[in-house]
Amino acid sequence: MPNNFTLEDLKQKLHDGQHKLTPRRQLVLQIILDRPGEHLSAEDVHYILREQKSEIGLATVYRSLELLSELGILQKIEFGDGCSRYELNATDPSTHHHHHLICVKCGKVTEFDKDLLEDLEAHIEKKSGFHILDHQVKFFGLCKECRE
Amino acid sequence: MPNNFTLEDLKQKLHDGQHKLTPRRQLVLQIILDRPGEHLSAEDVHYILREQKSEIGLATVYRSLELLSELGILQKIEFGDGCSRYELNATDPSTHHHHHLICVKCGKVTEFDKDLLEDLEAHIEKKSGFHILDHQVKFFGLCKECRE
DNA sequence: TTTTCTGCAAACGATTTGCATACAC
DNA sequence: GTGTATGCAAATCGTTTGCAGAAAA
Repeated sequence: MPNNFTLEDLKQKLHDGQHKLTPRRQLVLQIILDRPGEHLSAEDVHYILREQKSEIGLATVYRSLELLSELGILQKIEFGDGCSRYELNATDPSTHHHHHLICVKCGKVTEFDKDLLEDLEAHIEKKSGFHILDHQVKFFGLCKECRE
Repeated sequence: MPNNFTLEDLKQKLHDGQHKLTPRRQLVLQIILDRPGEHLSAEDVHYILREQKSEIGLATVYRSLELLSELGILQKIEFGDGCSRYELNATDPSTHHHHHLICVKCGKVTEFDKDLLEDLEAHIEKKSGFHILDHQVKFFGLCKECRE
C-alpha cells in the first residue's frame, strides 16, 4: 500500500480539528488508497462504494473528501472535465509533485513523477518575490497509443 | 494592443468553420483584448458589457467565449474558484506559455512568462512516449505583499 | 448530555440547451 | 431563402447546505 501515513497520524490530525475517524471516512479513504493513480471524482467514489454494497450518501462522500483534503491527506485536482478529482497527497518528497499527462484524444490521464521544476521555482522567487508553496503542472498532448 | 492576429485571420478562421464574425463576438473579444492579464470569467465579461451599455445575453457570452477558445484565439483556464476564465492565447512563442502565480492568501493571480519547461518536456517525451502539445503550470504560494 | 456525523431533499451557481425570432449572405 | 446567431427561460450537472435523526464521546 503506497501510503506514507499511519492510521494513528490520521486519527491525530482529525482529532486536532475536533473530527472523528468514522467508518464512512475510512471507507472513502480506502477507496482512494486502493486505487493509486486513478484520480477519482466524488461520484466515482460513491459509485464504487455502492457497488461493494457500502450504502453511503453522496453528500457524505463529498464531505469526507473535502475534509481529507483539508487535512492534507488528499489532494484535490481539476482536469477541466467539469468535476473535482482526488488523489493521495504523498508527503514523501520523492513522490510528491508528480505531473499529469492528459491525452487530448482519448482523455487518459497518466502521471509522471520527475520534478525538474526547482530551477524554475527558484528563478521565479528571485524575480517576482512570490513565495511558492505548491504547484500544479499539467501537460496536454497525445499519449503513446494515440500517436500511432 | 497585444494581439498578434489580424481581424482578417479571425474572419478566415470563423469562416472555415462556417461561423461569422458578428458584432457581439467582436465585443466579447474586445473586452479580453483590452484587459491583458486579467483572466475574466463569462460573468465578468457579461458584467463589463452591460456596464458599457452593450446589451448582450449571458448565453451569448458563453457561446462566444467557447467558440473563440475552439478557434485557438482564447485559452480557457481554471483556477479552482468554481468558474472558467479566459485569456488571450498568444501564439508568439516569447509570450506563450506563461505561468500563473496564484496567491493562496489574497487570491491574486499574476503571470510569469519565462518558460524553463523545455528540459522537462523533452525528458518526459523521451521517457514516456507522450507527445506534449501544451501545458498549464500553476504555482500556489504567497505573493510579495502577503509575505510581509 | 453535548457534539459531531449522516442521509435526504432542497438549494445553489456555473454552464448548456430548446426554441422562437432576428440577422447575414 | 437558407443557415447561422441571439435572447430568454428552462434544464442540467456537480456541489453545498439545512435540518432532523443517529452515533460517539
